[in-house]
Amino acid sequence: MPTVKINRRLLNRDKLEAEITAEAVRVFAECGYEGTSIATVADNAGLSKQNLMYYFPTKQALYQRVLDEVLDDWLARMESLAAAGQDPREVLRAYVQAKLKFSRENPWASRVYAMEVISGAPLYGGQIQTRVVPLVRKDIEVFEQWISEGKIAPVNATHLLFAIWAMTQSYADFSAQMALVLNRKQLTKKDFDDAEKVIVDMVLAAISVPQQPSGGDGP
Amino acid sequence: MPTVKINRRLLNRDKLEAEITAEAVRVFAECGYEGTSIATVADNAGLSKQNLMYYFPTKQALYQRVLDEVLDDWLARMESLAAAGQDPREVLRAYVQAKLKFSRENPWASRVYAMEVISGAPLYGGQIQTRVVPLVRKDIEVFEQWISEGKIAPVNATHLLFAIWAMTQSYADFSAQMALVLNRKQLTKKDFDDAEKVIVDMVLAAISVPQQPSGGDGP
DNA sequence: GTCTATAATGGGATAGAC
DNA sequence: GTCTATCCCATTATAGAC
Repeated sequence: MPTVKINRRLLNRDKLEAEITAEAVRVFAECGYEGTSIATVADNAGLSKQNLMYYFPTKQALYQRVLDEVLDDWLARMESLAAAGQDPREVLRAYVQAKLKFSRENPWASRVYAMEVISGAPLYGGQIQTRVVPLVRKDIEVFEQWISEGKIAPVNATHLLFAIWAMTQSYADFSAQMALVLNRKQLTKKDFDDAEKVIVDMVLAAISVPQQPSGGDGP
Repeated sequence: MPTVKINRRLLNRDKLEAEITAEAVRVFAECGYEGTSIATVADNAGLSKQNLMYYFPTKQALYQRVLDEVLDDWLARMESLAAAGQDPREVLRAYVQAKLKFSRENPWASRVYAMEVISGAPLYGGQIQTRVVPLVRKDIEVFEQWISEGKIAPVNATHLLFAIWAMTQSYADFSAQMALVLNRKQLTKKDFDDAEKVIVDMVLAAISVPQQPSGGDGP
């Protein structure tokens, strides 16, 4: 049965490519695009450089595949806010939790994406434009819907979302510095739980207060 | 007068080195450490590669000098919180403003530093340990002093500070993505003002609420 | 699909004249 | 301090045998 053979081969190919990209994510995150040599990735994945280039003809192809998988993975876990209808407070709590979970479980993915954006997204700006921006806009619309329904306070939805992203993603991107401050080798589950409490409280406070005045305070 | 000549030469040298590092910050931020060629930096600064290497014998020396200047600049603008004694609300407002100002006026500095940290701070971890961490710890102590005096709500000071950092720094580091969402070429002054309002309100809400419950909500 | 070999390029760094 | 010339190495990518 040639069909079976072909299928098995294809399965093996997929599996091997997955192993390669899994290593590539880590190396790209730690060394940057230019700092990553495909020989290092190949070594970590347990095959020769030339063999890797059979599966990924160029370094850019490997990099873009890595970014694609990072984005796929992230989008798959981040449908929460769009699927609204529930209590905004619970939706936002779940959203923060999901983002923090991603930062904890997939720090390299977050870092590769972050480095690409920090560099100005020279290679991935198009994908961000077509795949990320529409989703963000949809999330912002959810916020504004809540506001118009009087369910949450009239905050600036765009910047609130930016704030949530920044706070949660930083636990992947800047964990090295955080670990130095906290005097440990790496962040623990408890650190993420503490972070979750602080962030959730801040976000809920932001949408709860009817109209927090930006100047002056009470007697 | 040889003394004058020497002084003038030293001044010129300082000025030239400043021009070199000013260009280097931008290139390192856009291309990463490995992605940056000293030839490119030299070109942008208007001198030859070999001439640049007269002032900075190695690429690493140039990079570390860039990071040193970034950190010097940042520390110089960030004494605000430590010099406390005032109303916590005003101190925190000024702190957020100062951090956002730095992000707006010096985005490349922020990005170079961010990329180094994201990569795990392989070359600058020591300096972060000795120069940044003590300052952060001091800021955290200020928070905890406020808490013990009953001036602010009992929040987790460490993670609140992480949150403030993340929110403010992201307007430098992730401005490319934000600009795509906001559909502009780059962030405007108004965007930073909007951001300031949202962030300040969130931070003040976080320290104002006596004890924000992390579950359930009022009637 | 995997291997050996090899092109071809770019970039960090050095030597030495002026 | 600035220039020309050059070395040396790492790395991407290709060619071709098996």
